[in-house]
Parts: sequence; structure tokens; C-alpha cells
Amino acid sequence: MEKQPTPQEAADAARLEAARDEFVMQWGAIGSAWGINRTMAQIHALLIIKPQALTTDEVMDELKISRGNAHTNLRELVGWGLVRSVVRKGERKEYFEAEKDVWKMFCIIVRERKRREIRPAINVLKDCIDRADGLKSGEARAFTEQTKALCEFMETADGVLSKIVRSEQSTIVPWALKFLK
Amino acid sequence: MEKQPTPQEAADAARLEAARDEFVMQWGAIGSAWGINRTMAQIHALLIIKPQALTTDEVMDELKISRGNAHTNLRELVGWGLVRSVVRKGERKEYFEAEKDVWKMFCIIVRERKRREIRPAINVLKDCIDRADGLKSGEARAFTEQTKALCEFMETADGVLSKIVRSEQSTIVPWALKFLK
DNA sequence: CCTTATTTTCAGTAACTACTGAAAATAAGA
DNA sequence: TCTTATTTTCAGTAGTTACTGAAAATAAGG
Repeated sequence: MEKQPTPQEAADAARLEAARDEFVMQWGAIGSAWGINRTMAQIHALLIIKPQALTTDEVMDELKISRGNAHTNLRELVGWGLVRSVVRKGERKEYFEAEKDVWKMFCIIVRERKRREIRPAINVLKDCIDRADGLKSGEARAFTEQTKALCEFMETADGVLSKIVRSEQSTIVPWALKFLK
Repeated sequence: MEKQPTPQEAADAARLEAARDEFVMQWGAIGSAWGINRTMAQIHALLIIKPQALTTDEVMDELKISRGNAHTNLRELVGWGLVRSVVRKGERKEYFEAEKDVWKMFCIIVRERKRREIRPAINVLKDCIDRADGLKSGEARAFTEQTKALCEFMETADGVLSKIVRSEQSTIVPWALKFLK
């Protein structure tokens, strides 16, 4: 049988629970401002602050969400590389744990957003530049000039981010950044 | 009376129109991936590639959207500082023009997202850290450690971005970044 | 003051995205 | 093989956000 918690322990547990809930809910809200599904951000937050891996059912229970919702968003997080699924020997069900190193998390997110959003944007810009190529009117020149500037800028940004993120393993870049601050 | 366009001119105008539409629509799609209202991104795209300022009615007409929609999103863009409203002497209606310098655009967006999203996130984290302060359980320590790491990271990022963006006027930073690439 | 051009607001609705819950599919153990 | 635990899918629905269109407010000109 479990040992009865002292009143002090019970109060502490409640306080931790409240702090965690605050974190999970707020992180969800922040996520949606950045174009990330609220539930996905909440699950991520939950897994980040849990020392051990959780099952789908535990996630469902903690966040009071349906199985389908939990499942889909866990898969999505695994797709991003922010969460790994682990199997414990002798157990049938899957457990999920988040990458906890903040710098690695950052690198993963940057790499994915580069791939999913910056690269496609650059391609769109190139396509637009091609379509207007050779046109001579003033309006056309303004269009070409602007799209070219935008494209060049995004390529530079893409390159800089690649450089920064390449060193995922190292601790030098985050350390250097701290001094840049 | 307007001069009749030659067949060549008409074809060129159509091609430019197509390229513009492509740009505006795709920019809208990209915007929504980044958590920005599609219409707002489209209006921004439109104003970026138009050499002259446009009226609300012209925006409505180009994008085939309602007055209310055009109005709200133009105001939002002005709120971000990405678009200015200008009045022409002797004319009653407002014209809108976008900031066209790509580096300035970038600085504005970074500054605003810092203010609207990074700063609030840091505050949430600090609040969560406070709430769990002094708790001694293993779970509590894991929570505190993680939220502190996250908080520190975001403060560093905030600081680095401030440094980069401070030099909005200068052309040195974008130039330097190009070589970092 | 009144008239008219222009901007602003907002109730109602449309469009979209996210979520539920249960059924179907899969895979492990007996 | 069959049974049971677990994961996956998905039709239907709820919830959210964005948009329209028209009415109200504002402001300029006469």
C-alpha cells in the first residue's frame, strides 16, 4: 500500500500540479500564436516537464483529450522529431518522451521550419521571378526588383540558419550566442 | 482617350498580372503557415509589389474581398508598422503603402514578434518558475530545471535578436550576414 | 447648418480546423 | 489458431476564426 502523504507533501504536490498546468496551458496558447496546433503544443509541454515517458492514455488523462486527438498529435510531434516513441521490454504499449535539451529542440524546430516553410517560400519567389522575366514595363520592373530582393534575403536567412543549426551537437554556438546578447 | 495597347503590350500585361497573382496568393498561403491571417498576408504582398499606394477600394477590387475585411486587415498591417497610410493633398481618401525595404521589413516583424510573443512567453515561464519555487520532490526539480533552461534560452534569443535588429538603419548587418552564409 | 465622401463597426454567416468516440486494423501472447 | 491489448482511422460534430454587407459614425466641403 502507498504511504500516506503528510499534509505538507500534499500541499506541495498540489502546488506543483498547478504550476505544471499553468505551463502546459500557456505553452499551448503561445504555440497557437506561432501557427502550431494548440493541443500539439500542450502535449509537447507536458512531455518536456515529465521526467519519464508517458503512454497515450496518460496523455489523454492529463490533458483530458480524446484518444484520436492524442494519437494524431503525438504522431505529429514524432514527425517533427521533437518526441521519440520508446518501448519498454516486456511491455506492449508505446511510451513517448520529448527531447529535453533546449538547444537541440531549437535546432530541430529551425531545421523543420526551414524545410517546410522557408524553402517552399523561396521556390515560390523564384517561380514568380521567372514568370515576369523579360517584361519591360515600369510595373513589371518594380515587381521583379521587389521579388528578387525578397528572394535574396530569404536565401541569406536560410544559409545563416543552416550554419547556426549545423552544430546541433556542440555547445559552443549557444555559449557564443549568450555573449552576443 | 487611352492609347490602344499593341498585342505585345497586352500579352505582357497579362503575364505580369499572372505573376503578381501567383505571388499574392502564395504569399498568403505562406503567411498562414506562420500564423498570419491569409488576407493580411495577401494585402501585404499586394502593397509590396505595387509601386504606388492604393486605396481601400483598390485593395478590395484587386483581391475581391469585402470592405470590412480590407479595412480590418489594412489597420492590422498599419498596427504592425508594415504599412503606412498616406493622404494626398486635395484628396479625401486614404492611400496605403508598404515598407518596401526588405531588411526594414524583417526588423519590424522581429521586433513585433519579440514584443507580442517572445516577451509574454518569458513572463509565463518566470511565473511558472516562481510557482514551483522551493518545492523539493524529484518531479518538482525536473520541472524547475526544464522551465529555467527554457527561460534562459528564450532570454538569450531575445537579446540576440534585439542586437541584430537594433541596427535597422544600417546596411552593415545584412551585409555581414550575407558573408556568414 | 446640410450634404456627401469615407471610414468604422458589427451581427450574422461562411469556411476552416480541431476534436470526439467508436469501429476497424494491427500485433503480441497464449 | 484465437484472444486481447493497442494503435490507427475516420465520419460526424464542435469550436474557432475569418468574412460579408449594410448600417452607423465621422469628417470634409459647401
